[in-house]
Amino acid sequence: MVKIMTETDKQTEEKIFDAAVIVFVEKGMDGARMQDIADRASINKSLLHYYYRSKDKLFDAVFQKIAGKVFEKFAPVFDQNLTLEEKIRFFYKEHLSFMAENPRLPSFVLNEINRNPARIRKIIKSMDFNKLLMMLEEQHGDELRMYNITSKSIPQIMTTIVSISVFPFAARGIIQTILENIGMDFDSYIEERKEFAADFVISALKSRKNIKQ
Amino acid sequence: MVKIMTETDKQTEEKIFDAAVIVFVEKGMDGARMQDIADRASINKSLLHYYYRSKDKLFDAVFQKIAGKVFEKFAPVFDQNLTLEEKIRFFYKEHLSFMAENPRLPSFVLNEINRNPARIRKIIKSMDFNKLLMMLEEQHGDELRMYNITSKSIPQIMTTIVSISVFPFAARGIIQTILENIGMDFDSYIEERKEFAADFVISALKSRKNIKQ
DNA sequence: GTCTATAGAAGGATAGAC
DNA sequence: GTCTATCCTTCTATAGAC
Repeated sequence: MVKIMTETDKQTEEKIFDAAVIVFVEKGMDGARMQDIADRASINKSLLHYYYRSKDKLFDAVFQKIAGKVFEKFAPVFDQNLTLEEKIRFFYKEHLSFMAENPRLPSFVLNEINRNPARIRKIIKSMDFNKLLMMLEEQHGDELRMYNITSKSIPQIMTTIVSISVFPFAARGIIQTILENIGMDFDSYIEERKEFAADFVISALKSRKNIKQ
Repeated sequence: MVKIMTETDKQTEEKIFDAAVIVFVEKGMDGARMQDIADRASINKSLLHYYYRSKDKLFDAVFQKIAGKVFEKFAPVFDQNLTLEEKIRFFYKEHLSFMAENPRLPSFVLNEINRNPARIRKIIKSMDFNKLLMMLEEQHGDELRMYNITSKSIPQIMTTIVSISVFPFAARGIIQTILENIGMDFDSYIEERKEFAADFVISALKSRKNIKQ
């Protein structure tokens, strides 16, 4: 049975969804209250159930949307005509900018996944990471050989690259506090990090030529 | 007014505390239930309040203990008579081993801090990070100059080093799933990472000599 | 110190009027 | 489609017996 959407449906459903995003990202699934979401959407609590049936289903809709938004930020890495080095610089610039605009998303997504891995499992299982790895090797085979990067080390390298951009946001509460303690501010730390991270990773890769494997 | 602890006090209080650690780390502050903690400690729910007055106070006790345990793992970096390179290798070996034994702690601590930064703020504020930085510069001044490491870049480098060991655990739910997808397992990934991370960071630092500053 | 019983409030969810 | 009223459950917390 297909539901026909009217204009007001759409408006209300969107208002609810947008409010839910804010509350869930801020408080997490367990800390969020349906009443908070209703208040923020300026509607009655029972309308939430009219549109989404339950808190769990509403959360699921929000989580799928946010997680998708977060993960699709990694896509350009696989479908761009750039050298490995250019891709790394591009990635840190774009990815750190994205997170700076949405600083709570990384922590929200990572935490809800840890709390309930099943929620992400279906998404991940449907993807073929082996194929992505093959694409990478196809696009950058020569560079990988030059840098002495074997397929075995790719997961280590990829997670390392991602660590360096995501961790500051996953640990923002503490890093921000420590930076303030030494008289720095988080925003300029992130701004600096775009270039620092790229330099750091590229240096490491380049000098792998000189290190024992 | 000082409370005198009897033997049974101690036993019960410990049983409660241990149970609370398990439940809070697993479910988080918002998801944890006093009833779960009581059940796991095999005592009555009202005893929780007898010993800790409120859920919030119980959580605070647990959080302080866990956060302390997590942070003190960084201390050896500052008070050991090793070269910078030896310290980096030592750090990854010890720190990754510690987290492998307590894989949920990083995510728990980071997340609860993000949700309520005030909880950690009083701990952090009481520490003097500028002094720690000065100690580092005193111990390793020659090496820092050799690697072209200015005081300005130290926060970037330190957070990068920590990122590489902590992030895999903060993002364990997803990394584990992806690794399984390509036929690897998380434990051996972590085992490999002890050496990989040290090599990676040391390579990057060494080749900073050849890169524009 | 430990238990039973229960207060008191809040949360998710539904029924039913409009 | 939106609201009011209310149900039912769950949760923290306390009172009071032993």
